[in-house]
Amino acid sequence: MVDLSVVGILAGLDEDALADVERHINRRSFCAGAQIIEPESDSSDVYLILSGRVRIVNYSLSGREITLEEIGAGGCVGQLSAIDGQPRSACVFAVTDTVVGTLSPTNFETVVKSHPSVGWNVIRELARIVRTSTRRIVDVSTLGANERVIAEIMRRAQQVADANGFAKLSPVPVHSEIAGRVSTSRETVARVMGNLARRGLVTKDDDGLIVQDVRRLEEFLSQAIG
Amino acid sequence: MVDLSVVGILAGLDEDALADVERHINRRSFCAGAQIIEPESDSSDVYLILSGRVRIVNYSLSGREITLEEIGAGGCVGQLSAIDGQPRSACVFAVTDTVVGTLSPTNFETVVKSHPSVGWNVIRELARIVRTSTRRIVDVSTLGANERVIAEIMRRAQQVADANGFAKLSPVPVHSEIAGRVSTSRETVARVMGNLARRGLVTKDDDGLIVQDVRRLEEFLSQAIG
DNA sequence: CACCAATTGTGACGGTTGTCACATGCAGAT
DNA sequence: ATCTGCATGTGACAACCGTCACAATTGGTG
Repeated sequence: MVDLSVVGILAGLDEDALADVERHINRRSFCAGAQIIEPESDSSDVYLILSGRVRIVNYSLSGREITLEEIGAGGCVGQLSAIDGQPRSACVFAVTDTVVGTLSPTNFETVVKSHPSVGWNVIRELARIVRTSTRRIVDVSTLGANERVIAEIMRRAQQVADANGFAKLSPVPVHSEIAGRVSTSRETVARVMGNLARRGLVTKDDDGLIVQDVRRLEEFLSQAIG
Repeated sequence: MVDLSVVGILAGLDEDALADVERHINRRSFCAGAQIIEPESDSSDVYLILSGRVRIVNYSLSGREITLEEIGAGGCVGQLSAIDGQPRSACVFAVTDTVVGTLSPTNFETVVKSHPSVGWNVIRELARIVRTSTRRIVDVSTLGANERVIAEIMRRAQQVADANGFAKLSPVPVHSEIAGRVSTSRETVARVMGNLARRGLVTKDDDGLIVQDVRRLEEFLSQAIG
């Protein structure tokens, strides 16, 4: 059984406090693909992700899927409703088999208020979300679809690049998944990726997408914008 | 001299605590139009808005202006940098003459951690921002520019509508300001507004934009989407 | 009143990109 | 090996809308 100490927002709690939180938690398991939160449901529980991986998405009326975030073990989802009591704004589903601990809104509030460090952790987490959200708003308002795809690949590569700018994304990201993340269509992603491959900026081997030199990608992007 | 008690995130503090915060504050005044925060500056102070009104904007390389938020007295800006220490991500300028109180990052953190109610206020404020940001991401990903304009007018009208669905937005919102808020061009806003006026969904009198019946707007929008 | 700045209205045009419609490729299951 | 399902490539086309270029209007000021 996974320990609660993996959870980011609970960092800094001592054993006793963790044990106390543990008493207010219900553990639940979800298979890959299962819905964890459906919108319109009236629960406002917070979900602490103990293992696995979840994706927060939103579907447009036309069926287009917008990925808002993807969160792994140690993260948490569903805070917003617990904080403001408003209805859920998106769906959450398990990408891989996932175990969560659920915490009721009142217990969440109690924990946050009685442990300043937890409160601060929550604040930092929300600040992170705000930052990525506003970056996305700026992206989608100022870049074209093609550039957004390039920027997304670039960001992912930057996170794993070594000193030479070499990066390997494995497994190869699925086009439709990228499309959901940058608000465009699968076809556009396919065309851009083909383009990048033809220019030698990215290559594939059997277990990953290889970016030879992130800096060349950055350069290519900024020149595509200018 | 405006009292600190107007500030939302300080709600719940007693007189002593407020006086304590007051000791760590520097007051500064800005004329309408003045820059309050420029990006790339390395300060990370939090700005408590005591009076006036500010706008948080971001400029694309092509000079397009993206309005992220507009905040009046009682609000605060600049929290993100104070929370995570990262550089500022946007500009803030005064829309009207504005007085702010500045609080250093460390003092901010101290206040937040030593008063659970302040911590919770900050959390609620951040949650609000996250909600509006994700709504905007969804809007910009699923609606066309025309629909976004309609949706923006609709939202503004909903906030002030009476039981009959009658709403008056005064002063008349400036097109370029709406454009900045929904990530489109001024011209597109002009065309949409003209369209709405021709259909009788909105009218102007000399001190405001009148929405006869918000419900007809909602109806028009959802049919424009479908 | 005349002038100037800011705001609004509108036409034309062209690029971007979402959509549809396929073909292809690839992996696991029977 | 064949089938079935998913992921990928790509062409054609049309719609949407951002941009440019002006005209028209408004409102405040000398």
